[in-house]
Amino acid sequence: MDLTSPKETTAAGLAESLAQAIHEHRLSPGAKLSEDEVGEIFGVSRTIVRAALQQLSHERLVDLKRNRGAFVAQPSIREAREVFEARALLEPRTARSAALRATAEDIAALHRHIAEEHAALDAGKAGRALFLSGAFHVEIARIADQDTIAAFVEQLVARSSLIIALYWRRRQALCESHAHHDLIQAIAARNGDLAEELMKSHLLDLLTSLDLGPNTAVARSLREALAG
Amino acid sequence: MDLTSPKETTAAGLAESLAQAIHEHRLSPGAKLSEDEVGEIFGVSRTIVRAALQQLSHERLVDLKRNRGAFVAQPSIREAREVFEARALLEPRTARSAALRATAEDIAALHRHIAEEHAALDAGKAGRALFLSGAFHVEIARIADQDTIAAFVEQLVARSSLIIALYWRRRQALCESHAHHDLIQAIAARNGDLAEELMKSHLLDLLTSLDLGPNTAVARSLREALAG
DNA sequence: CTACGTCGGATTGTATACAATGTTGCACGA
DNA sequence: TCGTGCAACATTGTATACAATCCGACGTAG
Repeated sequence: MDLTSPKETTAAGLAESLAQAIHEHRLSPGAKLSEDEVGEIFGVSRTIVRAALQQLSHERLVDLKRNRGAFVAQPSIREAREVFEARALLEPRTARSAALRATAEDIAALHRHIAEEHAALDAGKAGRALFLSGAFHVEIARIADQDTIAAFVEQLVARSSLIIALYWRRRQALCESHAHHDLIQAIAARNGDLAEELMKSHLLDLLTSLDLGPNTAVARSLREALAG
Repeated sequence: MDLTSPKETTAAGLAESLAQAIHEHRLSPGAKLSEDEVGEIFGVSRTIVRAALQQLSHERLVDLKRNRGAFVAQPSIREAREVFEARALLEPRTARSAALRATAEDIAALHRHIAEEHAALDAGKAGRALFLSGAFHVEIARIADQDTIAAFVEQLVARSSLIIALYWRRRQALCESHAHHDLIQAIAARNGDLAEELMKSHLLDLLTSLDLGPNTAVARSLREALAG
């Protein structure tokens, strides 16, 4: 799999490039994406930029406000909960399927993902590590041979990255390095029950490590209301 | 809820209008959607049409082939299975949540859906009945207060309509009038277990009433290969 | 000093013109 | 007669020009 930057002269490539930047926290929630500015940076016309922004809008990564422009999305607390609800429905059962279908090559690919993630962390590139951590989840759906679910998971993972940017509680705690390793072992052992259970608790851990309590909820929603 | 035709001068409205036509089987899988033609019909420029077609492409309702144009999607057998796999993961648990949260008004809305569906059937508008039948599923996700999942279900239901158009086995069998009625009763009784179980078996019934066997699979995939 | 209305700049929404690509039909040759 | 190559046509891809809308600054009145 090629994890380098995509070619950015086409609408889809530009969208992927922007999505990656958002996913890696190089673009913060609420950041404005001016059509002229983006177009000049990538050397393409506004037509291409608009198509890319529309695509990202469908993926809920950018918020398209009529006559006002495109902004990196700021998921609400409610939306954050919904995203993890959806992930909790999709991913555990999919991990079970992956465990039952994984080939040796699949497991090797998962190990490569982890290695890349650790390398990025050691290099101080936390954003890239987060992106690779998300790609791990998508890869599991691909191993399960479920492209439709994989597409959903890909979107939910990207949105989760925005949620983490907004509501992550403890910054020093590294992003669960154990969970993915345990998951690989369960999958390699073809243990569907364990893989499903591990994925479920992994997602629950992720959710509970977020600051979605009612107190901060009102505070943030107030800020959102004032910020318009 | 307003189930009439949306305004078709904006990209989103046009996309919804086209999606409804696809969902109601007024546009068949494989039909070409020429930009000029669609634009002339709705009295808008190609710019708007292109945006609408892009949106439908993201929802997997149209297939956008570069330099060749937009065509109503023709889901493969594999994709058909994947769509129902995803629905099986999302909808039963969501039906349970809906049963636990439904208000009297929600249940009344569901009854109105059924009534409209029967009225459409009696009027001989089978396509519209199918559309309303799908809207019933989306409504359940809305009652469960899960907009994110509802958006996924909406897409999956629309794709299911294409799958039905391609692979429906017995034409005379009416689209499961009992299942939805039983579901309402379970939801009205706040019986989450029953609602989840009914939804699961309802989806299974739907899947098994399709012609996705390996025999027809090769035949259809051959036709697809030849049709390019 | 504050509140309101108006004007100017900037940004997006839409339409259209031009370029690039794919298709189709015909002519030519084997 | 069948297959191939070319050429004209039709359709989509992209860029740009113009229109519509929004935001902010300035000035004035209370």
